Amino acid sequence: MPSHGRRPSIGRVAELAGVSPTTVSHTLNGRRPVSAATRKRVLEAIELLGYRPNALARGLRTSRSESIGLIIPDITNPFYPMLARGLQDVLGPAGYHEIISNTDGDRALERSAVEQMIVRQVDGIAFAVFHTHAEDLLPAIDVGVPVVRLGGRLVQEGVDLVHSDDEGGAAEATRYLLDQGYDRIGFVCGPRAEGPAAERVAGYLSALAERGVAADPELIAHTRFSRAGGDDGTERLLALPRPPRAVVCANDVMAIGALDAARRRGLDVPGELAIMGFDDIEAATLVSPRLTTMANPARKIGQACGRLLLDRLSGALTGPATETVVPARLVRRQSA
Amino acid sequence: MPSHGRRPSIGRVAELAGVSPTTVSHTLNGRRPVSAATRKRVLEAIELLGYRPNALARGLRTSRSESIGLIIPDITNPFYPMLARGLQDVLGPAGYHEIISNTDGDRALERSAVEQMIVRQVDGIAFAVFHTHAEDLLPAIDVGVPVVRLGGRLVQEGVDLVHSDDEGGAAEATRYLLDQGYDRIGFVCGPRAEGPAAERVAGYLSALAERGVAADPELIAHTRFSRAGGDDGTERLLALPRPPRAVVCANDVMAIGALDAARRRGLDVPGELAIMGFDDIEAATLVSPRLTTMANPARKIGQACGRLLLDRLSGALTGPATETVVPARLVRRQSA
DNA sequence: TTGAAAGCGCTAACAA
DNA sequence: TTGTTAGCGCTTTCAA
Repeated sequence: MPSHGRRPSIGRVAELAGVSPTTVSHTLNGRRPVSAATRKRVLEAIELLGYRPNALARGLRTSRSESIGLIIPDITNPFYPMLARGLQDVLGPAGYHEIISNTDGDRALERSAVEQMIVRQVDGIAFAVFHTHAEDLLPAIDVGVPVVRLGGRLVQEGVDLVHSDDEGGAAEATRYLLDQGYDRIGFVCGPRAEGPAAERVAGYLSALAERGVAADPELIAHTRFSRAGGDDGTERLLALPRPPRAVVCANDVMAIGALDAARRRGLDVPGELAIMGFDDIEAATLVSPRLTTMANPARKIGQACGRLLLDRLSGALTGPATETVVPARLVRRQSA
Repeated sequence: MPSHGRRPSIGRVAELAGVSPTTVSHTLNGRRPVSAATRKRVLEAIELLGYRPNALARGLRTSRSESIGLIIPDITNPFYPMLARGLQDVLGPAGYHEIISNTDGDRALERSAVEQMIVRQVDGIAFAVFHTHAEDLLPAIDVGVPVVRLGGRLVQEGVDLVHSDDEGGAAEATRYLLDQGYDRIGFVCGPRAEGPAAERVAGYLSALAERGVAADPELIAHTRFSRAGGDDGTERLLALPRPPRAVVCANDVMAIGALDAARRRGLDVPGELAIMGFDDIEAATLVSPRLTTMANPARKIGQACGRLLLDRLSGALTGPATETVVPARLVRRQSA
């Protein structure tokens, strides 16, 4: 084990092994042949000194940092850790590390996060914020850093897009209910159908249309994106003269609220009211009955993003921005 | 907006502003006075060129990367995002970024993560893995990188320790039940009381002792750390000739299992059986009745870790390793 | 199969 | 108040 003082440099290794720094460099990253004898001496010297390369120096020289920036609202929201993991699934083995920046959805923070990533010379950026204006990404594009936007629907020049199939997923959920003979199906939606929720209503509507079931506007309850909101919205639907016997909710948290409403009314789920959620959060398996839901493929989205970034970095993918849609998956449990 | 080609360097800014690179450097990080007129010219040049400093070059020169490494088992486990956020709460404003490495608890991965962090020249490491051997951190200590271990109880030379007060928290939970008149209180524990669970049983026992209540070994159910485990353990307790009327569980997931057991037996919670959890996971508010539990202060732990790191880095703190215990907080809800 | 030399972009003595 | 110079540790021509 090495002593103290400054960490040993490639030069000291070279010295000890009696070769040039060039040779040490090459035995380390094999860009040119090194004789077995030399390699052995170098490796021994490395071992002896406890030498480790300096990624900063290497990055400065090669102008690649082998790190990618992940800009998200809040790592505390369970969707994002999954995303991060997916990214790491593909980027990790390729030698990249992730630098994560939380913005709390604050526009100023988002912009400064992009700046920071450029300063830190990241090789790519994964940007997972819904409500940003396209121009916030311009600095990165300008500098030539590949950017992938996660979620949202904003198509932007120079920015690849990856998102889940919210519309298709909601359609599938609705079809699943339709297939079981329900014909009056409610939808518990957010205040104004913003973001993914808009797509999800669209999917609900299209599934209905596709099966020739008339959509009844009364059956769409606008409410808050929360457990209490899901409760209220469901309550309102249930109070209708001709209440639905099945509801699909814009997300799992609202579906858990729907469960509350059913319980309060003494309704058996799914016997008297079938409930479907969306996202498949951890709590979906923790409530009773367990939630039947559409899994929001966060990890898969992260993986797709990683692959995209890798392809851009290697030059395997060039040309205009692409759009990747990752399907949501039906998870049958007990509530529907 | 700048054109293309290589990103502008400090030299190009200097050129354009008609000053030396040194002056540009100093107007940027204010280590020495710069005349107002000069500063203005420099700033204009920066603006004009769209100049951004290169963190790699700076880091190489100063041998500080302004980043810290966070090594955890799995960012997908909700405890760790909270930790990460807490770290960022204090490190972010100080200009540090986090590099996160997931190890899945794999020893080889943990070791290589430490190596990677050193290679990337992180200024500090937060290491949140229970079952590692002390020697895995030696490379970092050897190189002089401050390391803080999160969780666990392993006191190690050169490694500051921050963990939650599992023992005190469990004692408080038990006391809370005792105060409500329960005298036969069960404890639903893990297989062999390993990790934090060991401390939690100890807290349970000490609260009992403190109040002069005899501990009945029958009332400690050893089972798996899972929802099903919590269900089984509680079931076993309930099947006793003199069953407890209150149980504290080693964690919330198990407490949710205890809820299952109560529901199956038609027991009112908390009327006929009071249930306490530990951790305050998100799902604790999602089940019915909502879980009364001890909040595991992940974010506070992260913050404490950040402060420690900052103090070590600034030299405000020197000397032997410290131990910081962060108290758990009682969260009264419905289940007890 | 190997080396010498230059330079990535920055900061910090030292000097003026 | 400002500039000159050297060098952080590495990779990469170019040359042998």
